[in-house]
Amino acid sequence: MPNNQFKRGELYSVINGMATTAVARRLQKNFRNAGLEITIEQWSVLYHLWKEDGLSQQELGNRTFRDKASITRLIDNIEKLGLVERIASKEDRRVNLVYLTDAAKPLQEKTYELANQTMQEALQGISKEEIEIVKNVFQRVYENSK
Amino acid sequence: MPNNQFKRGELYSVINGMATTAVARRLQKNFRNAGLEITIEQWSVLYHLWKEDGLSQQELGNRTFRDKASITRLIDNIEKLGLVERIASKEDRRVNLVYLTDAAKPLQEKTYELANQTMQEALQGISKEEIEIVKNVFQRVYENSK
DNA sequence: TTGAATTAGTTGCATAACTAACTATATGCC
DNA sequence: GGCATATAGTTAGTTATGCAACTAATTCAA
Repeated sequence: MPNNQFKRGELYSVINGMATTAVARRLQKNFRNAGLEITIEQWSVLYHLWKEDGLSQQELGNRTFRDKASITRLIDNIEKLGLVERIASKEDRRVNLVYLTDAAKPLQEKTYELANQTMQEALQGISKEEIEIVKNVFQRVYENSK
Repeated sequence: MPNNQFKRGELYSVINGMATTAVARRLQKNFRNAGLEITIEQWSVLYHLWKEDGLSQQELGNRTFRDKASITRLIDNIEKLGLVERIASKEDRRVNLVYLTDAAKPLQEKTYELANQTMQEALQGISKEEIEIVKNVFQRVYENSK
């Protein structure tokens, strides 16, 4: 049994999402404690729209690493909350452009603060150099695996 | 808007699971292509049982970073596939011990091979030192966030 | 210019996640 | 011993994920 071959990787905890889900859960909890009704998945979409409003569903899928079916339903739910609306593109009628509503704007600062604080706690005691390495490794792992 | 404070972290892609889900999806695809019917979530449970059979659901939850409700249903599904069985503990009748069946044994070598190969591809061009740093950072992020 | 191939989005189906409320068993303290 | 508390597991309800099959709009090529 090639059990020992696993040793090198031992990134199996990565597959299981150990650290990443711990941070995500913590952030979700902080949202809830602050009375925010959104999920982190919904927030991850809003985050990209705050940076650039009016993205297509396709583009949102690319930026959040989700397939188009997942985006469709995620937008459905965010739309139900009244935070975004779909507007059909004039140039290409297949495309839905997703726009933030006025109701979404007040959320930005509050969620940024919570996310920032959560990340600072998560990254306590970790140097900039280490973070750079992790980011860089992740980028390469992603490229190797997609 | 404290947008710039985000720069330091930029581990937001981590929250979104970019690299980790890419590896997981790839492994899932490799399982499917090899005719294996199990999901990676199910595999992550079997992986721990192959290392140590007869764990309680509680312990499986700890080792795979899942809550007890998730483990309950995951074991339900693995049990339906005939790969494990629950046996009530004699010492503590609240506890279910989870045991691999004979049907699970042939899967071990095949899935280890696929997982090994998938990880090697994912980690191509990444040094042992970098992997050590990532593992170490993850452990600390996890401790900071749990 | 029309018919084939591509692209954006939706829907059906199955699995999985978390929270909260619940049952049953164990423990611990008076 | 007996009651309060804690622990292991299950269930209900909601959200999210991926794949595959589908529709509608667009592009490309003969």
